[in-house]
Amino acid sequence: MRSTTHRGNRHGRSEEARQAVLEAADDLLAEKGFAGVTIEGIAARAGVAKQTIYRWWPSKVDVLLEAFGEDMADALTPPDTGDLATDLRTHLANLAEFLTTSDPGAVFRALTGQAQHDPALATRLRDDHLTHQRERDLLPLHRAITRGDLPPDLDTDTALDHLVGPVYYRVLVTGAPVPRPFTDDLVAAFLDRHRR
Amino acid sequence: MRSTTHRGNRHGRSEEARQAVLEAADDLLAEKGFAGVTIEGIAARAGVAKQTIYRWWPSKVDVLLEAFGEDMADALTPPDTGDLATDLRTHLANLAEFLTTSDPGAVFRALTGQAQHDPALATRLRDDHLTHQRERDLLPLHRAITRGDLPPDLDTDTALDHLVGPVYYRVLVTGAPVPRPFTDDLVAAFLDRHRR
Amino acid sequence: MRSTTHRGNRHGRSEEARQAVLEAADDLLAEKGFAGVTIEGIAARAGVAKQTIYRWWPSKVDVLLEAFGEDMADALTPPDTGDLATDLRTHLANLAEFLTTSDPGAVFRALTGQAQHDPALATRLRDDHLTHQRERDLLPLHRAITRGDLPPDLDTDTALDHLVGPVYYRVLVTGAPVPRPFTDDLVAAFLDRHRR
Amino acid sequence: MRSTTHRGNRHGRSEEARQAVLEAADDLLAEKGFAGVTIEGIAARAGVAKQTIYRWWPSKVDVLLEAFGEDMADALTPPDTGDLATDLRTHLANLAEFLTTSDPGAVFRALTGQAQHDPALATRLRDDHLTHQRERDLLPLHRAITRGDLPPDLDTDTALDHLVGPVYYRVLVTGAPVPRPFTDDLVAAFLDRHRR
DNA sequence: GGGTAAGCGAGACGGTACGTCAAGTCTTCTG
DNA sequence: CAGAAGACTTGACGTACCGTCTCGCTTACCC
Repeated sequence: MRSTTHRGNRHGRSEEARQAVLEAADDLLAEKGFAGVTIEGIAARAGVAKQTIYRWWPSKVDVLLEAFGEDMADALTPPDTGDLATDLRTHLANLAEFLTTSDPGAVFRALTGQAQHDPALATRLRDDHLTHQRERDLLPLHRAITRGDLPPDLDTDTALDHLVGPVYYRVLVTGAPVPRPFTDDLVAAFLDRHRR
Repeated sequence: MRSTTHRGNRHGRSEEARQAVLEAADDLLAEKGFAGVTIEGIAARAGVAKQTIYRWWPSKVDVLLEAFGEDMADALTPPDTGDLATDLRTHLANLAEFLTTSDPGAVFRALTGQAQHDPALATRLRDDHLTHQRERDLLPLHRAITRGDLPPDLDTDTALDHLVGPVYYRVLVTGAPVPRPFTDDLVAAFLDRHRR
Repeated sequence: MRSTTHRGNRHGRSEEARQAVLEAADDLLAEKGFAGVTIEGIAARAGVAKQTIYRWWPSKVDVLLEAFGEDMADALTPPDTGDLATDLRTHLANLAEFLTTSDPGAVFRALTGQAQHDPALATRLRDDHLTHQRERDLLPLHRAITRGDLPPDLDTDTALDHLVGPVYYRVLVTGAPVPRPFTDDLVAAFLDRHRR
Repeated sequence: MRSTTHRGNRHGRSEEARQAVLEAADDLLAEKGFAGVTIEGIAARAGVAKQTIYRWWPSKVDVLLEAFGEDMADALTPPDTGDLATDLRTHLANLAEFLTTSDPGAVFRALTGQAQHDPALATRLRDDHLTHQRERDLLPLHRAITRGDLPPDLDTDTALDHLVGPVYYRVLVTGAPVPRPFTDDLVAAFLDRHRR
């Protein structure tokens, strides 16, 4: 940290340094893209020694992974209005918004991209975030089953893939926009097929 | 590419060198992953000078893009049996197979991953390959419309997103397998909703 | 060597190309110094193919050596007034002028510099130019001996080294200017010692 | 410089690395000549990273300049016997020996050669070495003036040029040997003219 | 006067070295 | 003893020229 405030510390790590690193990483990703995030750059911007980063994070993707943090949970917990259609429409719209325009969404895309050539990252990304996100995504479906709005034998995993898959596809592959009518139509297709 | 066979040539480049580079790039990607593909490595393995690579390809992704070549078209042209259900089921199964198990599929995943932090690559990947692939993907739908098996006002682009989106999502995001029942179910959902 | 005027020729080389190469080499030496003279650069500026240069000159120093040409002989043939003192004073002043201010003098300094780490060049520089120059330098002394103005047993080679050595030393080593009083004083020292 | 002994260090550079680089540069110059000295080669032979060289020396001539170091002062401090003739004869013979046969003499010739097409090097070579050498060269003359063996109004700079110029000239230009009679004769000419 | 061979511009090729950048390791000093 | 500082090795980057080569054109000589 800045020269005035650095304290070597015999009792555990510096929270100050940790925060400075995570913010610097986020800023650099936003400013210069994934390739522009380097350990050297993070250290320089955070006013931190490289060794401090290496001591606590195995690689730069770990820093980003931690910087990604709980943002996804904060932004993408589906509502619970009691109405399945409303919950799904809102949630898919939020998902599209998150992925296409938010800062954490940019981090997510960067990490997912890197995960394509980094199996270890892929595993951690899934274990730390995607699994939990899918659990949140499934909540409206399970609540609807409980309410009797959806059949109890519905394969919710597959159904979820049908709902969110096209959104991720547009974001990650075609780069097409994901407007509200598109997400609403996904919900409509789902409800047509499964709602009693 | 050894010393005996190279010929300086007033009329353009050495096809030998070109092939050696593309094969070396493919091999390296398969062996060591995207990060393991370097210009130096390609040059060394292909027995080619670095300058020869820089002369003809602006970056290593361009090499991979060219190595990717027409593989997608070869592997993913949908059949035309006259029966929409059959055509779609076969095509989606082929797509899943291509993306999850083939060598060109691995190249595709690597390039798509890189495209998340490289807008220029994203654009080229779409213009050179994805757009044409989507055109091929749409053929069964258009033929079915012509035959009267699908309504003429069907929004085929959106429909295609619903069909293939979940496949790409599993491959790129969740890493879940994409078995035949999954792809067949996607076709079933589509036909339930749209077939007269 | 512009495109319109090149003529293939069964017997013998193109004088046009030769001239263009020599001029380009001279110009580059003047503009960018010795390190800035490259075969590629000469070829590009002369509008000539690299191969044409390699066909006729073994290396770039050969080009410069030829560009140096007869300039030294033209500039540094001592006068013959019949008076030893006058001849020597004029000649040394001319030598200083040649080495410090003329274009061929710059080429000479460059070649002499290169010769310090290139024994083959050193040999050729001496055989092609310095030996002949020393013969010209010695003419006034031999004429004076013939006239009886200098003792017949004078070691003219050593005497010449005493006369011109300090001039070259200033030019090549100290970089000090070589004004007329300095060269005149060299002549005075020589005449004091040897003239009868 | 081998693995055991290198220490990263907050306070300053590795003396070990410095020595290894300077020795490697000297060796390469002796073995392969000036053109054979490359940063890559120095690094490889010294067992040092290229970056370490670039960190501390702007270019290869700077390495050689430092390698040249104090060798000239060590070898070429004139004696002080109280007898001008003896001092000068010894010193000129030492100078000839240094320039023609010693290793530092070879470095000197290489640097002087390079200085012909590198004004910045020329300046540094003069400021760092030649000026000091000339001061040492002048000592016998000044002592003789103090003793009254030479006239107090003697232009010592010019006199020095007359004394050493022919030696440098033979070494750098003609390549002729510089035997003891030649240097003794230079001293004789000087004493004839100036000694009372 | 048509064939042929040399000289030429052009430029691709395998290479070497350049000088830069970031990675990740190590050591010392400071608080 | 954590953290700042920073020197170190390693290795890829992209550039500039090297010297060699093959090509297709343009002559000028020679039969």
